Amino acid sequence: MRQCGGGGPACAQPRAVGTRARGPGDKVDAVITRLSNYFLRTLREDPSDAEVTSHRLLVRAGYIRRQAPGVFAWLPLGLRVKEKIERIIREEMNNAGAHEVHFPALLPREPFEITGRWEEYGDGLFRLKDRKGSDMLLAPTHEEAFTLLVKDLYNSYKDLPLSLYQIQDKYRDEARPRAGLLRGREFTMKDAYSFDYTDAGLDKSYQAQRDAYERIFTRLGLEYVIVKADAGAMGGSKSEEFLHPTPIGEDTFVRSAGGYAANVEAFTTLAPEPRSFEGLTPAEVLPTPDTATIQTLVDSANANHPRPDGRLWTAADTLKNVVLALRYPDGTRELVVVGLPGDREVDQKRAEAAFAPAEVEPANEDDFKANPGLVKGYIGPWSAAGPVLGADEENPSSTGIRYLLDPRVVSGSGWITGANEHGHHVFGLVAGRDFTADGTVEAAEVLAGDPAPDGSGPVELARGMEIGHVFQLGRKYAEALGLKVLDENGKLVTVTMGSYGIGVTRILAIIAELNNDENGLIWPKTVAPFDVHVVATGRDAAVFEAAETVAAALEAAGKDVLFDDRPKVSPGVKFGDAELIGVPTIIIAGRGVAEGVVEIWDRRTGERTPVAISEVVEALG
RNA sequence: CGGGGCGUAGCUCAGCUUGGUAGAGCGCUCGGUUUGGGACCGAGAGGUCGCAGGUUCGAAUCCUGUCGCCCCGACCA
Repeated sequence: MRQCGGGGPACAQPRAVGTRARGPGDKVDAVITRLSNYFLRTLREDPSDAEVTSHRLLVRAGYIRRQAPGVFAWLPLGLRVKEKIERIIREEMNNAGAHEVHFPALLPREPFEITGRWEEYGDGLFRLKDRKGSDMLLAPTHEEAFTLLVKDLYNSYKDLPLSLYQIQDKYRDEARPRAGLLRGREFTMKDAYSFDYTDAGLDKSYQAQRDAYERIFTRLGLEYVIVKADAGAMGGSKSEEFLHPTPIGEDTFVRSAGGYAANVEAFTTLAPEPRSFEGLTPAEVLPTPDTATIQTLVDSANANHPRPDGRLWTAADTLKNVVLALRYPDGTRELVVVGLPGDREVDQKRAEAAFAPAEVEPANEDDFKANPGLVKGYIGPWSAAGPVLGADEENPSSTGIRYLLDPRVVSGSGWITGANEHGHHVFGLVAGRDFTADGTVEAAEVLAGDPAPDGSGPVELARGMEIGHVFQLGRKYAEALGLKVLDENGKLVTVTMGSYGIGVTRILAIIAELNNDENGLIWPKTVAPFDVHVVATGRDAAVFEAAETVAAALEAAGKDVLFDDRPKVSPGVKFGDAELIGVPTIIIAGRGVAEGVVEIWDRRTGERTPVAISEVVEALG
């Protein structure tokens, strides 16, 4: 930690605990939480609008209530779990040397205008006007706000490095919110930002956050995979996502046994070596009627134009040329043609990552009408009359459309591809000899078994849910907003930044998703709303007194206790509610009380153990 | 944005085809019985049937429009 001498803003200390005055675990007094007057209503039936398990159970057990699509109110039980998760995050952020702050969700347009995000965010941004007609927004993240805050207060390299964080609600107007808390329009996020004046410093800050994330997810008991992420769109240099592997995840990632892991958008193709043209036969145009699809082309080729070596043609021997339309943020539209092996489709997400910030859509009928040189179903870079796509200065192509190749289409590789003549393909067309391209592009889908780019073996595909993201932003925001400091030599240098996010409410939902059975939730001890749920059964006053004694003793021993003291509620209802709510340890006071005994019920295993009342505190450690 | 489904009591739903004074279970209130797995009896409170037009003597029900919600896809940290 830096020296803190003569006061000033640099000396703000991270707080040991959170900003909230009180949370679970803080022993301000020993008032027992009684279910008889707790704000809770459990539902006997599943809510009809909840599909996924976490959503269903969190609503049914009285943790959250829906307010609008993707927007939820937090009830006392839900708040307690949320605060437990936040506490773990706060502890690790503070350990990593980050200082907690808190920004408003409501922000002015101007800084977002300057960084370009007012436009780039598109419909995903919640925009509103104040009474004077000024544009405001509900922040989707806070890069601009943090950058400007630091610019306001700091101007020397001596103030750096600096890491700030907040735990705060974010707003994104999702096209389709779904799955309860898993994809909401309002969600709680821990977002942190680091400020350095050297690249080495950024690396260090980034690593500190990354390490903290590993500790956080480990403490939360969440399995995670750190994958390379696509950094291009945000203009940054390095980016990794923490994905929780789960079939319901919305991200597809790849990993190899040798340790490579990447989001599919960030996967890079291991290209084969270029080959010599020597010994290759000249290209030949052959009739291939009615072969507008790859499969019909392969069948036709095998039937009518078999390979000289006896092997059958496959889709991988064909070069498929896909016409895409790129739509740029400024409204311009450009056609490109992507050439890729015929056994692969264009992956739209990968294409968009490659062509960012443009959006990608398939070419439409009008595009083909405007470019008669592209013969639908028979598109190729070459024609008898000269290049159609991807020529050089000496040999301009007839269409002038940008032509980009999959990295597998290396120089010296031969292909069957469209001859730009209806009903005809050209066989043995060799890249580098017979046609050229304007470059390569990572737009083809990734298939299981593809080699990892680092040579660590074939990859498998898996689904994951993003729970954290660490990102070296570099100087993009500092540059745009003018965040500079004086360095050791008295020169103004632009600050380099990182941003680091964790989805708090999404994590809560994933934990719920992972920890339940047919009767309800089963919280891990680290995040459970209470440590112990004491149930008094029956109507015998002695039982209620004994239960209260146990509850008070546990409170005094530092446990968070929920006491089901509801009178005139049958044991079946109380047991059902206890299971639904999911506190990991339940204590049942009932007929054993006469012998001085209660039962400790493990929610997860279902095991019930009789324990003397006097030994309950000790038994629970 | 495309496809599908649904809007009736706090919750889950029936009634709509074939128009005739708005229902059930659960929950809630009161009284009583019951109390180790969502017990029961009796008495209650609670709904302009999403909204707006139209047809009709009469509309939850038929017609038109509209709004909203959920699911799948597209999209998306």
